[in-house]
Amino acid sequence: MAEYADYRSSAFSVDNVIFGFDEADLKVLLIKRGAQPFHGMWALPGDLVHSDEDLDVSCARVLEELTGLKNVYLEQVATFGKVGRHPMGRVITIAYYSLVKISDYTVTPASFAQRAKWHSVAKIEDLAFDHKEILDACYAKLKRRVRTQPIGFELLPPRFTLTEIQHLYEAILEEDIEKRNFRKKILAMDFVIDSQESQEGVAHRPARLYEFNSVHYKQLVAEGFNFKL
Amino acid sequence: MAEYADYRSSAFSVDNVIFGFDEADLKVLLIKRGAQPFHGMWALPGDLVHSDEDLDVSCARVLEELTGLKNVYLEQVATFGKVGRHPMGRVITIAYYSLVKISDYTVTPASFAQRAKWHSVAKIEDLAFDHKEILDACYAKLKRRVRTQPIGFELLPPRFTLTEIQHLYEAILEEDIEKRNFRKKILAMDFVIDSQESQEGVAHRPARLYEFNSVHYKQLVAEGFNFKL
DNA sequence: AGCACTTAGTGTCAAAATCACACTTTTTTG
DNA sequence: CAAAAAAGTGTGATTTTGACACTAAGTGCT
Repeated sequence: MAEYADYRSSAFSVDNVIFGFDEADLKVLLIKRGAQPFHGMWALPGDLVHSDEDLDVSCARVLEELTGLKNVYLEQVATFGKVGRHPMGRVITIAYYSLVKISDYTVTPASFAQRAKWHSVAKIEDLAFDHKEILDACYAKLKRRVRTQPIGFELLPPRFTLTEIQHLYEAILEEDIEKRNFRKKILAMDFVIDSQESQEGVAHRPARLYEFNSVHYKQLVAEGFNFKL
Repeated sequence: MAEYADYRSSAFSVDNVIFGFDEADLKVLLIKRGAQPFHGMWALPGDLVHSDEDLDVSCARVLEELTGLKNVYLEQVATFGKVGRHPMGRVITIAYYSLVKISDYTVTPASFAQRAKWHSVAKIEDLAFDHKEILDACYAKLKRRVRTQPIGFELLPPRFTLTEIQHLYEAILEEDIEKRNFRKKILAMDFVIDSQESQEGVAHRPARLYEFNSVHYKQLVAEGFNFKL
């Protein structure tokens, strides 16, 4: 390893853009920094990667320590490595986003989790380090992904109405979608199963509840399909 | 930096998948390794990132040292960081691909450039380290990109015929394209300008030569358009 | 000069996907 | 039982895609 000696004063971290959806808005889980630099500012949850740890494992660990959640949808987006991006030295960071069902989330006992809070993506102005740039990149990737792969279901409870999916897509894409055409497309893809049950306790015609058809989904992914919303 | 002490026995590198097109095949520029590990095997050109160097600068440097080319289309694809991926220690690598006009390439005097050679992408079987996996990821991304952004022009000479673009797309996508429909689409996008000149010295009807309309392209990219081949 | 050959480039039409909008249905609430 | 509210459906005009046959413009051979 002698040839690597010059490069040892560097480190790498992961940062995780954790998306959630609360029936109206697309949210991101941020942590208020308790130390310098950027003390008091909101930042993405992240950590240095342990030397014996794969990158995605590291990212899943950050997520689990913060939220207690395991087996969450996780996707690497990009690596940010500008020389001056970290005031304490050369630190490059590998950015991931993950999709969680916000209803599953409860504050864990970990001390830093007390400082975590969901923020509406649309309203976030600036963040510590280059985290706003990282958030923007992850959000852009999510927007693209959601049009070509049915990952939106990761953000919804196990049962949902078609209107709920539509609102989710509208929140992510920041545009209105025509109801009739949206329903035709969603149903035509066969990713949802009619649960044969309906909503209860709503002051209007109750909507049919659907479930995500993960068997059919996995089969199609394996064949290399095209979702195209 | 005290808190980072444990993580210093690690390094990061860039690896560059350099694509070129030679009027029939999609190619990649590989280097035959002259040292252990993987001595004698083909590998992607890459290097450790200097401590005062941005990631994309590092990648452009690797490319220039090898080919002499500057201002080349470059895109970050993903970061590979499995614990055991490098036999000499923990090295994560940021993978990029770049697109070069193969006719511009001439072997540079740099010693390692003597060991470089273009290989048909379709025929590559295995490479040093996890480079085959990296190549596959970059090629997959190129395939996706080429359908949504007119980056194919980066691989062609300044003037080209419509048939040449079609062959390029067929090589990248590994599928036949119907001539009539391809032409309608390409022309409808307005990314090419009719140069008013034609091929010469071919034993058949000479084809019209076109040029890439980079002004119109940049304008549309700025507006956030959709190419969709 | 004329005909065969080769690739460039065009016309056209059926089928499928997209889009827009109005309509009907089922429930609760007052 | 009527009004409100959201669920859910029918339909047709428009656009896009896809397939295929055709015409055009050169070279080269006889």
